[in-house]
Amino acid sequence: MNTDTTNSDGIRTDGTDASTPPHRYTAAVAQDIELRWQAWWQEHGTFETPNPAGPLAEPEALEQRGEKLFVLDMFPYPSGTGLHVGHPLGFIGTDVYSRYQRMTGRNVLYTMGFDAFGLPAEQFAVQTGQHPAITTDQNVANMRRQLRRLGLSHDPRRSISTTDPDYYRWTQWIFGQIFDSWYDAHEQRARPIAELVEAFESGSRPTPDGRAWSELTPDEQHDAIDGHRLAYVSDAPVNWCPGLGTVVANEEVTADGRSDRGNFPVFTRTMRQWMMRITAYADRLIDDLDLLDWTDAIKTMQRNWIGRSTGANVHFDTPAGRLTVFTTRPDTLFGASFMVLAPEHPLVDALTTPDHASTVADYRRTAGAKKDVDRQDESREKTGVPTGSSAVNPVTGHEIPIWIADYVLMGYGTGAIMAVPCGDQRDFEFARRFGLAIPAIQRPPDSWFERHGIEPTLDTTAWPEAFVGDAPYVNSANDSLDLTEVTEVAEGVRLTNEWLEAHGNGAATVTYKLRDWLFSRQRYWGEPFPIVYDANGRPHLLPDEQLPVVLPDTDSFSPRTFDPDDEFSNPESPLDRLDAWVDVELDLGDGPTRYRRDTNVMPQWAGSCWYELRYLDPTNDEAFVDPDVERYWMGPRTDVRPDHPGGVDLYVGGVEHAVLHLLYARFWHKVLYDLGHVSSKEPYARLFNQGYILADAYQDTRGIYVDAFAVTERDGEFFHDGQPVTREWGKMGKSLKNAVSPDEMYEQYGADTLRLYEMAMGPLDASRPWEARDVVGMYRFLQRLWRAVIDEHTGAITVVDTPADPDTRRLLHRTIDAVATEMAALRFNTAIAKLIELNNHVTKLDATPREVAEPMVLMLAPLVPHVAEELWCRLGHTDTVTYERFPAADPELLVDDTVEYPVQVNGKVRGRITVHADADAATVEALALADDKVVAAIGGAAPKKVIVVPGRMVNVVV
RNA sequence: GCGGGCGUGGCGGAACUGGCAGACGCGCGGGCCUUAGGAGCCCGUUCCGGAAGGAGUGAGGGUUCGAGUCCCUCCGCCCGCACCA
Repeated sequence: MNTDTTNSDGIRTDGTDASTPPHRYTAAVAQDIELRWQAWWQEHGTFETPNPAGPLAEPEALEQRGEKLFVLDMFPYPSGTGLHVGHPLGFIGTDVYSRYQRMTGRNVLYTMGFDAFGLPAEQFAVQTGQHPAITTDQNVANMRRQLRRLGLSHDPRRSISTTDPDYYRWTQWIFGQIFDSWYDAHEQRARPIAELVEAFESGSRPTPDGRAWSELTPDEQHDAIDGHRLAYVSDAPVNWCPGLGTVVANEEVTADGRSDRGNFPVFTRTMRQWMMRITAYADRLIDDLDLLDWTDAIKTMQRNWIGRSTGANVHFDTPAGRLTVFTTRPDTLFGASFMVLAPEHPLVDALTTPDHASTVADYRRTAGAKKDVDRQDESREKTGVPTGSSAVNPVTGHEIPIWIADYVLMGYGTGAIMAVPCGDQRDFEFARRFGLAIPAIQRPPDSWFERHGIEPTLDTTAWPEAFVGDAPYVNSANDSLDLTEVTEVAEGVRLTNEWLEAHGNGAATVTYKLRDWLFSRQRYWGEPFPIVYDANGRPHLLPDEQLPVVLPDTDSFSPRTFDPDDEFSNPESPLDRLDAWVDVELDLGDGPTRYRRDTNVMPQWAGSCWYELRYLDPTNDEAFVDPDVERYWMGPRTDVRPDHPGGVDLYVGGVEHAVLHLLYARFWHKVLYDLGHVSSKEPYARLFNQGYILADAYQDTRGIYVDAFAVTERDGEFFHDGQPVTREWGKMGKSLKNAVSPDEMYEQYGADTLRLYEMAMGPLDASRPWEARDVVGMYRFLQRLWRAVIDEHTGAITVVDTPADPDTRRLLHRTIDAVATEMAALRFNTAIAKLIELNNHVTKLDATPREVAEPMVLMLAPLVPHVAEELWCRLGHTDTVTYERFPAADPELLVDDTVEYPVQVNGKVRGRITVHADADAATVEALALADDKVVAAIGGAAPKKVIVVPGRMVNVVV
């Protein structure tokens, strides 16, 4: 390691010079301390955490630790460019928290592994010809080194990588568990496929076509089972991305119809792909959010993504047969004056009359050519054409025309709607545009008319918009259903639903926006599926003893990519080309048979769906996790809350995973729970979203980012290379050319200063700008701390064994009290402020009493572990601070003998009085009214009222 | 448009259930130490004012003895969703 802190001009870069005292806390000293302690921790296995069972079981060690605590960072991707100072913000936060909790006696599980499959390594491999496994191993090694240099207190034995066959063996095993399960809608849980077969055999569950199970051919049985699996192959509309050469999940498509990686166009195509039946869990994924300690923002995003709507399916008779629509407002059925189908709806052809055939065909062609991007231009007017057919409104018996229009989406509900123009703004606009009838079925309240400046009327030609809300129904009665007396939507819905069910015209139902999860990718660098296909193309799961299916070696890693706009290209997976690997002869119970391997790989999300479970028991080769180990670390904490779901105690990461990773991981966890493999219902009991570190980024006139560190400012304008550039605010990163490397910080200040700065600059959940010049404040603080304990000239310890004076002692205990509270609440910025105050006070003393120095070092240990270890050691201790008890405040010292009360007159502070702490309100009031300044402010008037807030203040009202 | 969040010094940010606004850090000003200061230390620093004093938490209104904090209206910024029937 290079410890020379001079640059090529011989100028020191660490702020020291020849006159710097030899034992000052400088960057060089910090580096020496940090590297020494990092080596010591590793040598002594300081952060190794005992398990109750399995390969890492250490019952005696466990006995000595207190309650368990599982602290987790979101799984990082080992990027080839290494870390910048923005990355470790959350990592430092979890490290400080973990270290603090260890000092309160908790048995803390804290480690970090790597989500190492994925596109960047593969793309790098394609460019360089180097195998992604090599690149990935290098990147992982580099990142481990960088994390160690930060002083993170990870248990190194538990660090895993998704690309390790010993890991993905279990990813494949879990896939097999999901494949081998079906969702019992009645019991609301996943069950093994074997139990489905039993139910079919016994007849307790009817087969798809009603015949006896024994009458079905083996192929028919196979198909019946496959149709129920939680992981299934399906010909379904998927998002095909020619630019990436693969299909992607709905969650990976941005609002403007492009891939979130690479920003290529995405086309909807029907293809044969693996799907995960996440929709079966839609209700539980929504309902169990209530059990989680997550922010409302994230919960709301998940609820919106799942998009549960309750309403009814309603059947309409048409010339092409029954047409079913979904509506959230069945109560408005009397107002349905036309119907609209999505242009892609399968009944469109059958419903189109010859005289409308050409306009319908034209419209469908235009709508089809329009990508989702164009379809959602906000201001655009509604378009559509009539099919020429009509349907019968089941409550009115009226014939209503059927249109097609692209404001109705095939992907939601049934792809068809009943249009109620008086009660739905979109239908209202459409009806107005095309002159369709708008019958009124509710009488809006007078206030509604008043707001729109019109007289109350049921003549909707006078209405400026649709009315949505509770109001009495009108024109809403037939022989068997009458809503006339009803005034609330909920009641109208209830009565209509009853009627629909009684008359066979529909039923109450629930619809979700959530679609099943597209799970296959035509890529190389991912987990192979543990699946082979027989001669009939039916999938078979490989038995556990054949796992892992190791990713075959090749030097051709690239999927075939296409012109990003070539919608009609077809995916070609890299594994397809490996004939020798693809064709296998196996005995899966029916004698040796030839099979074809599945040539897809799993999406990157697969490995991160269960990694926290592997941290618990990373070396177990009998099970993905020992059940006792899982129960210990993640079991429900019913002692904390009766409905506690279990899971990780604290999960820290960015908001960008709000719907992707967090939804997928919850789904997998629930499947494992249903199958009895884990005791926790949810993977992450508490989620904390850390902010980002932002930095100025600069673009030149071409919109290209320029090196942010070469930009100069003149009169509020910014220049790069003499050319004007514009400043913007962005996340720190390589692409914005504004990344600051932690190595620069180590060289100038050391890792402890960097840690302290990142924690002090603001609350952990807030994004904040990186200000390189501010870092020095925390460096100075550590220098003052050092100087309070050690003589800068001799290196000798200067603490004295004489007792602290009462003021200092009181301040110490107040600080202990505050710091403990703030650390437990993840408010490290305010904890640091309190510690600086204490240290600033100590600095002014003639000598630092050991009585203060030791607790101060202990309190700082979670934040700046290296300098704390060093000082702790120099103070005469022989073991690590890691498991020392965090100081406890003496409650007696938290209360002062006397209290200073500000005295307000009419709400303004006019004087101050000092009163004995146990003085009663009358005494305080008397003293306040006697104060000279207060007397002057009152000016002789008689006080109307005197408010005394005990321990706080006095307010005199005149 | 809908949903969520946020507006406090020159800057990052403090302020527990309504109770002394601006903790702590940066920067800035002054001083010390120095051949030197881009190191370190000490003092000061919301604004106006010489001071006494006054004003002040995006704007306006309200509740209260008392509002950064609670309520209403508006303005601005950020995030998510986006014709979801």
